[in-house]
Amino acid sequence: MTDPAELLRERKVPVTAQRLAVMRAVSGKPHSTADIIAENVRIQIGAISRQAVYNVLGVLSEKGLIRRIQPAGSPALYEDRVGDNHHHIICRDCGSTADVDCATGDTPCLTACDNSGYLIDEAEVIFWGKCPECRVQ
Amino acid sequence: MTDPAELLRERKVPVTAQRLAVMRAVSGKPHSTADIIAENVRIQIGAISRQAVYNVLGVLSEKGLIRRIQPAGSPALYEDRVGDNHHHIICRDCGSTADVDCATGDTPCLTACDNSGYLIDEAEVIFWGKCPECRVQ
DNA sequence: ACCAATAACTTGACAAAGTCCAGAACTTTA
DNA sequence: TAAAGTTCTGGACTTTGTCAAGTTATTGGT
Repeated sequence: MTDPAELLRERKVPVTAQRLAVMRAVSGKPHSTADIIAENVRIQIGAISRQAVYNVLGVLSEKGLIRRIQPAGSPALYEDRVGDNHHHIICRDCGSTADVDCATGDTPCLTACDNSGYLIDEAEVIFWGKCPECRVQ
Repeated sequence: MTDPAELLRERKVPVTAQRLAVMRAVSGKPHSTADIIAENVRIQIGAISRQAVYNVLGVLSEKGLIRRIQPAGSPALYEDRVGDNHHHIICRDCGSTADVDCATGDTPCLTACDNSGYLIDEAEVIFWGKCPECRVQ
């Protein structure tokens, strides 16, 4: 059921070697940049164009198979953990990224009270700080 | 007391025409990009280099005189509302940005419970949705 | 008020991340 | 298996921002 090819077919997305390899790359190393994913894919299938990487990541994000996060001062990162409402902590020093489940529930803190008439569909939360390793030094 | 030149002197930052003009531009039109700020400054004082705009915005951010926000898929935005802990709502369609005060307090929702050993110093919240104008259409 | 020291500004080249476009290769459906 | 329609490739291009060298302006002491 969690077979990548099956997931694509379920969403009527044609199955290609590039798409499968990108999905594996994202699953294998969450919070990767497009560049890192491209390198990983090249190890898997020999070659891929930059454009294809961006195309695939775009399609997968649209279809809800992966999630894109775009922290300040960093290229976009991709992860395969979707469907839950988790957030991220990013180390200011080394850039390492970790998932966070807020203890207050599965849709934590996501209600803007004075919403200025906006219709909110998503709340994005990024915590900034120091990771355990960088705290030591 | 809120005189821009005075604010700079208080922080031992030399007062220059460029800095004053950038401060006025940010105050006059919050949530502006560096580009828009540069245009505004040119109207005020005739000319400014791109580099100077970035330099000034960097210094002012460092000194806490302005705040930089970097939403996904957009260049950095700058605002002069600092010191409080407000968040932002951004329209997915037109990109318009509004401030949000969360009703739960002045440091709302900012405690990550399972922090994975990270030392958190800031929480950044961005709400995504549709602005009143784009909802109509 | 002036002059030196220091810092800021300008200019141009450069870099990273991502997009656009036209043509070749592939996947799917019939 | 073949046609139709995507997808992938490769290269040029855009946007946003940074680096570095030289010139100009601001400040603090005399």
